[in-house]
Amino acid sequence: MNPALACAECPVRDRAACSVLEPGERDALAKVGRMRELGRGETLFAAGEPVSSCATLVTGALKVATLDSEGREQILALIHPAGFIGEFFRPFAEHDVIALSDSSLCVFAGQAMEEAIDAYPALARALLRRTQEDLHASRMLQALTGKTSGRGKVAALLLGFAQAASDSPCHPAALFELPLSRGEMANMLGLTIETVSRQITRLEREGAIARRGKRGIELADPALLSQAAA
Amino acid sequence: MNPALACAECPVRDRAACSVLEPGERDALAKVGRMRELGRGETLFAAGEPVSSCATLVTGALKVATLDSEGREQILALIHPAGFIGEFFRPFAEHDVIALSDSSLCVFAGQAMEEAIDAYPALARALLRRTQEDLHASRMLQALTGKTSGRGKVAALLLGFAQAASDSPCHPAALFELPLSRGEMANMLGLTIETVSRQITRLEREGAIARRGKRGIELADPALLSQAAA
DNA sequence: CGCTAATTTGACGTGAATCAAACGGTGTGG
DNA sequence: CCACACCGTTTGATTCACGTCAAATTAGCG
Repeated sequence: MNPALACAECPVRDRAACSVLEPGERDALAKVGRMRELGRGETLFAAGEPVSSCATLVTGALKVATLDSEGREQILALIHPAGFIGEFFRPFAEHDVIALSDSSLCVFAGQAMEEAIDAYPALARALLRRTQEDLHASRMLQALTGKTSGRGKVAALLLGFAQAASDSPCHPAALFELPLSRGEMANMLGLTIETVSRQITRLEREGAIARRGKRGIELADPALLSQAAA
Repeated sequence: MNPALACAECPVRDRAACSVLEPGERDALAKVGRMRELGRGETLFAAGEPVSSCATLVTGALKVATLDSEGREQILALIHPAGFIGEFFRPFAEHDVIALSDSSLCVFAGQAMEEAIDAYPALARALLRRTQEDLHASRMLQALTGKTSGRGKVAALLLGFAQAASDSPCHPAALFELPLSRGEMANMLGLTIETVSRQITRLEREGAIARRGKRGIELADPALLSQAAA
C-alpha cells in the first residue's frame, strides 16, 4: 500500500542526505524504503515508544517536541524538506515528531539505513554533515530562547522564519507565511500565547512588520525588527 | 613543543570517538594529532575566525557560547571529557569555545580528520553517534531553557548537573560541584545573576538542596527538587 | 447561518529585572 | 599578621514586564 520510492521525481533529490549516493547505490537504498504521507497534526514518532526507523522529509514541515510534566508542549526543532529524522544508537524515541502541515516522507527501517551507512561511506559523511547542521540550528534556536525579553524573542523568531522562508542564505524573505500558530510560537519561546500576540501587535504598531492575511508577515522595516531582536 | 599523543594513558581512550578504531588505526591518527593545554578562561575557537581543526576533550570542561548584540554571553552547550568539538563543512567558527576550567585536549587538523573519516568508516559512524548525542543534549537544554518560571529553570539545571556528575546514567549524584558561576548559569537560562542566586537560596531554604562549601551542592531532597523543576 | 477554535484585547497580580548595597572569600602590600 | 582592595555572591527595595484570568473579536467549517 505504501508506494515505492520514485527518486526521479523527488523534489529534494539533490539536497537530501541520499543525494550523495551514486545512482546505483541510491536505487539499492530506494528498494528498501517507502513513502509515507502524514496529515497535519499526525504523529510520526511518539516519545517513549521504540523507534526502529528513520526518514527524510520530502514535503511539508515537522516539529520535534516534548511534553513537560504539566503537559505543556515545548517545541525543540522544526524540520524542513530534505531534513532527516532518526536517532540510531538510541532504542526509544526521546521526543515527539509531529506534522505541522500535510507532509510526505521517505521512510527507511533503521537497520536498513545502518547497513547502508556501513556500505556507503559517503552516506555516513552526509548524515554527519546534516546532523552537525541540525546541531547548529538547535543552538541558534537556543540562543534565541535565551534572550531575556519577550520582545526580543518574538522579533528574533520572526527574523528566523524570514530567513528560513528565503531562498538566499543571507537575506530574509520580505514576505512569508508563519509556519506556526501563536500557541506553538509561545511554546517554542517559553512565553504565553497572549504575550506573543501582544508583541506581534506591538511590532506591527511600530512599523517593523505588517500582517498580510491570516498568517502572512511582511517585513516592513527589517532593520527595526533586527534592532528589536537585539 | 606540543607533546605527541600518548593514547595509552589517555583517560578517555575508551569513550572518545577514536576508541572505535583498531589499535593500528589509532596509532596512525595519533601521529597527526597533538595535545593542547588550555587554562581556565582561555579560548579554543573564537566565533568568526576561520577554523581548520577539531579536538577531543580529554580533561576539564568547555563551554560553547555566543555574544549577543549587547555583548551578553549566552552559553549554548557544555562539553565534558570525551566530547568532540569541530564542525567540518563550515569554514568559520560560529560560536566561541572557552575553557571553564584548566583543560587538556587532543587536537587534529580538520583535513587530517576528514581523511581519517574517509579511511575509517567506523570513525565516521562514531562521530555521527557523538553528534547525535550532542544534538540530543542541546535539545534537552533547550527544553530546560523554555520553561516559564525561573524556579523551574534553576531546579532543572541543578538536576542536569547532578546527572552529568554521576557515573550511573539514570541516578543523579547526591553531591557534586557546580561547573558554572552564577553569572554563567544565568546566561545559560536567560535569567539574571540575582534571580539565579535567589532561586538557589530558596531551594535551600525549602530543603531541596544544601550547599557544601563554595560550589558544592548536595541533593537533600531529590524528589522535591524534581517537583520544583516541573 | 451557527458552531467551535484561534486570536486579540483588557484588567490585574505576581515574579523577574533593575538598581543598589552589604557580605564573604582571596590575594596583595604594608 | 593585618589592612585593604577586588571579585563573586547574597540580600534588599523598587519598577516593570509577563503571566493569569476573562471577555471580545475574528476566522474556519459544516
